[in-house]
Amino acid sequence: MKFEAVTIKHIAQELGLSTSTVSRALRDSHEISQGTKKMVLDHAKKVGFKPNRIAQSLKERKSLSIGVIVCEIANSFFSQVINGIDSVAYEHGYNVIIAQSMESAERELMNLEYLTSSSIDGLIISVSTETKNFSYLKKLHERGLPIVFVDRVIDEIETHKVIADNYKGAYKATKHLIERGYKRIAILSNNSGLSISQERLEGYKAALKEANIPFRENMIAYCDHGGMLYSEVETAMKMLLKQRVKPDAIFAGSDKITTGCLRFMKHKNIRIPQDLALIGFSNTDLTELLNPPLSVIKQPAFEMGQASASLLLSLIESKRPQTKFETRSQSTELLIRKST
Amino acid sequence: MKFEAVTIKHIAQELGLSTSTVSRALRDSHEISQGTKKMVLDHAKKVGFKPNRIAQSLKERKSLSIGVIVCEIANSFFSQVINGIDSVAYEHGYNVIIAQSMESAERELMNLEYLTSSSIDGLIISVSTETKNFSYLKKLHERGLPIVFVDRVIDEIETHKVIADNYKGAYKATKHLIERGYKRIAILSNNSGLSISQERLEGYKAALKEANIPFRENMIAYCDHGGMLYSEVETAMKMLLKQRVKPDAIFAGSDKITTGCLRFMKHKNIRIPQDLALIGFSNTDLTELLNPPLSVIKQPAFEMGQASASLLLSLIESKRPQTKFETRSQSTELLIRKST
DNA sequence: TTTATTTACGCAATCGTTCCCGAAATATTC
DNA sequence: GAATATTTCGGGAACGATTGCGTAAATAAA
Repeated sequence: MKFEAVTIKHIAQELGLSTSTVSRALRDSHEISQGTKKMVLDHAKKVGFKPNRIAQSLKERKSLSIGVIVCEIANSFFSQVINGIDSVAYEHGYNVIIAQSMESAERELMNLEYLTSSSIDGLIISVSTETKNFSYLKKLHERGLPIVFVDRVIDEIETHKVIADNYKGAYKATKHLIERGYKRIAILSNNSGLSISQERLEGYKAALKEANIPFRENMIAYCDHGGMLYSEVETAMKMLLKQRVKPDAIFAGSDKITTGCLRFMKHKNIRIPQDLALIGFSNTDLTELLNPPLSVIKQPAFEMGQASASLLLSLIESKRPQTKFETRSQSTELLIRKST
Repeated sequence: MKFEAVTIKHIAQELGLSTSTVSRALRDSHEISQGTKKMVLDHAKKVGFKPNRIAQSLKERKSLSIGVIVCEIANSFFSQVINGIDSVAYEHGYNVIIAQSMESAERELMNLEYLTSSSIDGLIISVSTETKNFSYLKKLHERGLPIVFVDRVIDEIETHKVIADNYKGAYKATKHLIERGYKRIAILSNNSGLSISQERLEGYKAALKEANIPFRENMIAYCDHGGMLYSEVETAMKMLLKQRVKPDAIFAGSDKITTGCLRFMKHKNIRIPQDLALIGFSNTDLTELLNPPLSVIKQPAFEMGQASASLLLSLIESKRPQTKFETRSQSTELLIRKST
């Protein structure tokens, strides 16, 4: 099935001009007379000429499209981030090509190879929980591919980064729990290798320290796939609850972990917050409708997407190689409801 | 910023061959000797050669990318659909370019123009609630652009369509309400122009008729933007509740309407299901964690995405223009919980 | 040994645009 | 009126990969 498009060559032929003249007229070059310009423009509109972006891309050596790799589209946080990316990309005439790693380093690598072979002009990535080896990413970056990290960043690669203020968010959440009188606050963290996990853990520790509550190693459990599998939340929770000193509050480190945790507690008929309080990072807009309405730390996902896209575009469109990079940290919002 | 890629020309030069030989060797042509093939392949691997997809696209006159237009990415149903599309597209080496209409016909048209000018090979679209005029879409289709409709279809355009069994889903939900003893079942529908709304309304009516319950016009209210704005759910609900014979159950016609409705009932302290029962189409995985756990009709969103992508690819890759089109109707799932 | 056939490769055109040159045609200057 | 400058346009070479066609050399058949 094809779909014959009208090209510059057709216009040139029908108007008795050369392709170069038509091209220049369409691009409003100063070296074309007003009369010819008008003639070309009118004719182009009449026949519905649309420049072939592929040919333009080949000629200009850029594809006007950016790649996005996230762990999962169907995750409220990331779908909001994508929404933000989309909004600024479209404004600038860029396509957004999305790929999902599903928290697998292998799939992430495949996506990376795939996207780069699709000639993307730049990449926005939130690395998978499994990603330990980022040499391929680093090589791409060194070869000149503009990259912006969002949410889950890699320190070893120097480029723009957009994150939520994870430290402060975790700090605020933990402090809130402490203020509510909880003493044995457990943290259900995402994969320990992730930047966000480390930052959130630090915020958690800082709040504890400030309240003179000792940090206990047995009050921390990890969900290596960010709660993508319910089973990992389940085993982590079981582990936490079989301690001799049981936690009286849970601080969950990601969207899926938070809801997974809630799911677990419902299954086990654990009363919230009487038996166990729950707060966590989450971006679903359903939290106030849950049972109980969940206290959460909400990240400015849409804005983070916008920020990463505009940073990426500035990287792509800058003439000279950039050396000054910024890390944009956007503040989180603590929403206190009934679960704490 | 650029990013120098190694081309066939480089390989040819370094190996003292012509570009045609290299190209043929890479494509495993029979007219290249084993020795040369091996030499080229080895060298290509060594220098990390990746064919330039843009050049290939220009030559082959296809972009290996498909466009997707949905109302909103950050909607659980559509994000799952996209997930499904993504999974089969990637398997076949196609890029997926996503655009959001935000339920605006104007934005939908812009996206349409944008995507077609990006030379997509095909389109998967779920039309916006506002879309009344689909002449542009029709023109594209007539000019040969392969199109597949998903979820929200347009009868006037003959092509493959993938839908959920909306009639049966609505029928099952309504019947379930009737069996539970509800008599005055209201329907909170999506925009009346949408195919899904009409199908669901029919299913609702059929169940009523079967139970000899008369259909009343005042038991139906519309949310013209599918519940994207909470305010429209609010006014629709208020309208329903100020009838002299108030409804005792609500059947909601979309994801956002369902949760919007729940939100409204919570705000108004309406007890569910004692004062008013609630069931609706929804695809969030949080429904069982809501208060109360929501009875829902769930659509096979991921599978619908997969089906539409494979139908589209068959359209794209078929040599001759297709004339036989199918409408795939996938069955919904009724999940009964506490809200009914 | 001569002719026919195969094998293995290069040349050049092509996809649709853009842009560097050069060259008429017209305008300006002395 | 000759020399120079300006305006306006066409020719043609890219961009990177693919492919029809042509043709040496190598092999097979006569």
